[in-house]
Amino acid sequence: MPELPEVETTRRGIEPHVLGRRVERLLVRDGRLRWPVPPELPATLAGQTIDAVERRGKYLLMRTAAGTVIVHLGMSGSLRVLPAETPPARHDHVDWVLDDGRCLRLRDPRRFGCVLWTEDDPMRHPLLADLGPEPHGEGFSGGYLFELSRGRTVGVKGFIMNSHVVVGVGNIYANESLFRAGIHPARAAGRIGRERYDELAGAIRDILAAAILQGGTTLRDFTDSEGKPGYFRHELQVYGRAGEPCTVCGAPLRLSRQDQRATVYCPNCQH
DNA sequence: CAACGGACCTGCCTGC
DNA sequence: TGCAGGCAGGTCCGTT
Repeated sequence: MPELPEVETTRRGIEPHVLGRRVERLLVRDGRLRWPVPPELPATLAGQTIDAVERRGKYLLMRTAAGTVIVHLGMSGSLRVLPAETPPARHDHVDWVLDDGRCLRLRDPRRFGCVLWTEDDPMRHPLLADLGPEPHGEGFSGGYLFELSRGRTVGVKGFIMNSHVVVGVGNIYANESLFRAGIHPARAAGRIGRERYDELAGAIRDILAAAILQGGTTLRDFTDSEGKPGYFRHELQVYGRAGEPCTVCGAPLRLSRQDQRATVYCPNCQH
């Protein structure tokens, strides 16, 4: 489900409710996520105070004095802050029971997400250590994409969706960014010039920023930490619009599959 | 190394 | 109505 804007929306939503709160206990109803929730985590986390809620790519980091909880929402995960006594629904797998009578609750029907723990610098964790730059960070630019892509034959859509290249760009925003930049999604990454990568980097930054402002994109079931949907869906130019007219030239948008993912583009505007 | 396909899991929608 | 098949916002891992 969530790409960078949805994860950032979640982070901003939970931060004011969990920052400075003590975790009275961690309630794991079903620890069978992508990787098992560490069995010792409830004992380790009990009594710890959440000192920071950060995001790296699509990972959320909750820092305590003892270590850091690493959360990924996978395709279907969401976090909400609720009164601790709220009865759990199906797929509500983990609760962080807080010291103010509320809890942070992870719901993840497909269980592609994870809840992990590290006592070291979380940026050194194997899942985080090799991630590419943040789209809004220092290291990301057209020049960076241009240099890294030399000699690569993979389609540019797969290239920008690779978290080792740049974090946070999932299927929706990859489609949208390529449309904005006028680049055909199947074009080999290594055969795109510097100026077009400047366009693409700018499109990625602008679209992700706009989506964050709108609270993310709700297609089916994404909600923020208070249960509200994101409104960027109304701004989507191509994703989910196959067969409908291009908003620029009116040609019917085309649907294809690339890397087993739905890919929508304008055959007239994107080359 | 880079590229590709499969794997993980559930829910929802379509079509027979 | 039931059921099979395909699809979904992610990404790691094993194989070429």
